[in-house]
Amino acid sequence: MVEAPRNTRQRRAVAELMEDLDGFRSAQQIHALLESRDQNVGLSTVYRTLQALADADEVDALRSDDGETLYRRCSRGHHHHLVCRDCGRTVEVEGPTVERWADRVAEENGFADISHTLEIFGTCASCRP
Amino acid sequence: MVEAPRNTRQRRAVAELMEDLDGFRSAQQIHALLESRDQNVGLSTVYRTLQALADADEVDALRSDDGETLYRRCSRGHHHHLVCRDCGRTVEVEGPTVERWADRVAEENGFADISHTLEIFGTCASCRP
DNA sequence: AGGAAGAGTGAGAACCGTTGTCAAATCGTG
DNA sequence: CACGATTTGACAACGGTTCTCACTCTTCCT
Repeated sequence: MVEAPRNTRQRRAVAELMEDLDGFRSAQQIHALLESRDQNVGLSTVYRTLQALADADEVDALRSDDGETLYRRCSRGHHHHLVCRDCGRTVEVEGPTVERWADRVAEENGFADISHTLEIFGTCASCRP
Repeated sequence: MVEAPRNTRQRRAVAELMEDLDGFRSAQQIHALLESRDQNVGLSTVYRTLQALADADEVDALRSDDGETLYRRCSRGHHHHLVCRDCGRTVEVEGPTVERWADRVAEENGFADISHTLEIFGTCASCRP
């Protein structure tokens, strides 16, 4: 049995903020957003808390093209993302076909302990002329 | 018309090394490998050369989970990778099914100008106990 | 409630991959 | 060969992230 994390003002602030956001944000953006809500939380703590939330599968983390880690509250379970590259709006998608394909390809080549990353980027309807 | 790059010892050394490797390597690993071949090339130059090769589509670049950019000589054309997370050995794979799935999902959600990233990580047969 | 134990916090330093700087070396053309 | 433009490389700078450690706060026990 793992130790439950303590219920601190900082963790509450981060978790509540994540509830209110609906796109991927960097740790630094989240830190800044907390300040603008007069909920000051140290940058280290923001990083630690987001990692903890990601470990607990309460947020998803993905790496942007320029190397930042982005976080977003997401539904549980394995899924992928369709992300608008203009406004950041994100749709969660599932692809059982893809999962099966990935497993089969890996197995055919003698690979085990498979994981995969799959993200789709595009321009959403409201960001198009 | 773009200016052709000069034919320097350093560029030749990097290009030749990439020919001999068959997995994704970080810029720093490539720099170290060059030293072990007595082909000293400055680290800045390694970075610059790899970026140039990637821009020219002569190598593929992808970001590892821990944020490093990894490079590998690859065949042209759209494909994905099955990468061993221990030894870096890489198999190029194609997934017409996945391509179609991604396009359909994007279209259903009103997204256009689609691109996607898909990499599969696992442990290859020879890296398993 | 009071208090001890120890998890959590945060300011700043450290870290690490990567990019920028600029004087010196090199390429290749005239 | 000589010249000008490109390239190189030692080193500094940068940016995101992690570490450190003294101090704070939660929690649990009585």
